[in-house]
Amino acid sequence: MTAADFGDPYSVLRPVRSGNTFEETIEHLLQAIRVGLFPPGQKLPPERDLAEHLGVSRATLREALAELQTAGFLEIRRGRYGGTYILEAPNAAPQGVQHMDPLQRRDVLVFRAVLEPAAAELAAQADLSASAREHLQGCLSDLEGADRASYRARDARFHIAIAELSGSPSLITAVTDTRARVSALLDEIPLLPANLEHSNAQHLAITTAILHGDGARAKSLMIDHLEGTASLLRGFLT
Amino acid sequence: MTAADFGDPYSVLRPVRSGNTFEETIEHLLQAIRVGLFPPGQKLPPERDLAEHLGVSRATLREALAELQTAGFLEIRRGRYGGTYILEAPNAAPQGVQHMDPLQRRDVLVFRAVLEPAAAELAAQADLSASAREHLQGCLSDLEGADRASYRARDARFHIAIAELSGSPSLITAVTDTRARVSALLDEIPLLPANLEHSNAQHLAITTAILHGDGARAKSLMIDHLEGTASLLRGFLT
DNA sequence: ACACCATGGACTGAAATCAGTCCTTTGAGG
DNA sequence: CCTCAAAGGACTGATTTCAGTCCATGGTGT
Repeated sequence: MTAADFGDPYSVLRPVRSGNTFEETIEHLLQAIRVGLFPPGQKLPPERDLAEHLGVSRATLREALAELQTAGFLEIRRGRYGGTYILEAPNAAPQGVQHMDPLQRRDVLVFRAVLEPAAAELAAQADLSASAREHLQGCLSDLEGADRASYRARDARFHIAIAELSGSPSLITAVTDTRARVSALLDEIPLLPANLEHSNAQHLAITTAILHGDGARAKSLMIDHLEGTASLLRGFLT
Repeated sequence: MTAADFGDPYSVLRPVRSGNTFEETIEHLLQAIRVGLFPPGQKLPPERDLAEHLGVSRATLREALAELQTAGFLEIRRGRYGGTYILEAPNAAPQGVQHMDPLQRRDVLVFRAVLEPAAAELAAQADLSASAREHLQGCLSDLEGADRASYRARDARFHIAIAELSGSPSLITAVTDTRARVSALLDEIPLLPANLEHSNAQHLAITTAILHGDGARAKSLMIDHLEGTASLLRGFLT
């Protein structure tokens, strides 16, 4: 354990707001993009819908969108059949990358090691519909066809797809949030072709286990897969 | 799966704000109280501290506190050595108890079955300090000495204590949130002395396993324990 | 008694946020 | 061409939230 005392009331009385609405909206959208939910070329829902779903006024949402456009993530087009289009992630390397501190790193890795194997097991045990199976396989083949630029996002997307099959909204949300944090971590280290191939083999194996309904195997494969990334990270970030 | 399509963008683009600051602040405080973090008789931190930690202005915090006082959860005293004291939870049964819908019920139970066994295992595997051990045992004996009125809160507190030993802030937060939801569920069914005794035996066994560093056992005991509550709930709520 | 001071109580003006309304753009279809 | 409709763009006034400041209360310790 760290500095925090046990029973520290402030671990529950954490911030109600992590910034102003405007900033949180940006973060939210950025997470959705980084995590591969909106592939480049696709467009976001209309502002009015989006604002409603985000629980934010359209004015505030528009400020956030304008900022993201300036930063090069979006292109906004007017007129009928216009909309907010997602662009290729600006290669502009994470500028102010504030290296995540070691405690947070540990937290992310531990937490995802809790969530993702469980998600894989649940997914395998679930009674999957045809569309569910297709969705998973679709995410897998997208990932296999990815280049360096698109790999991280599609990888995240694939892992989230597994959580989606679990059928627990809370789990989906938790996996998504954690994946966004993992991606931030991964951006600090290089993407090696060897690791990439190995990962893809694991992705395939996990998918197969899930589609065969083999929960135990899906879980243990996922544990191995995560351990691979974790040790990679430990190696590069010391 | 349910209505939500796979890859539904709105599962990530969820509300940035779940209400106004004032309401969220009330919810936050109420959760901390219900979950046993602030036992009756104790007082909350000074308003100025609390406001800062919650990331909310003191004005807004005070509105929330005033509301909670009106509702009978708090008593606010002025002067030196004054403060905001927690009262016995108003027996005022959950008034507008909006029975949780079946999908949410399933979600809560699934999610906590993911989190809590993992937390127990991590706790057992961790290198526990003396104060950590004391903390866990303290929560356990508080729980054993609980009466009907205080049982739920102390039960929650005990389960959260286990998560605290895991050393992962994200896991602590997730367990806490989920526990608050479980408590809401449990408030819909009666508290039977027989179940209560059985639960206490399980709590003791789990604690023992954790303190002995037996992760596998702690985990499997926790799974059994949760399954007990889950089937109880399934029985009463049909 | 008295001074102290940590704590809650109250007020003010600025800033953020919202809901509602109306304007502008632009591709599709007739 | 012209019209329509679905999208973004812009404005307004009300409401919420904030940071900062000063006041009031009432145990403690001299």
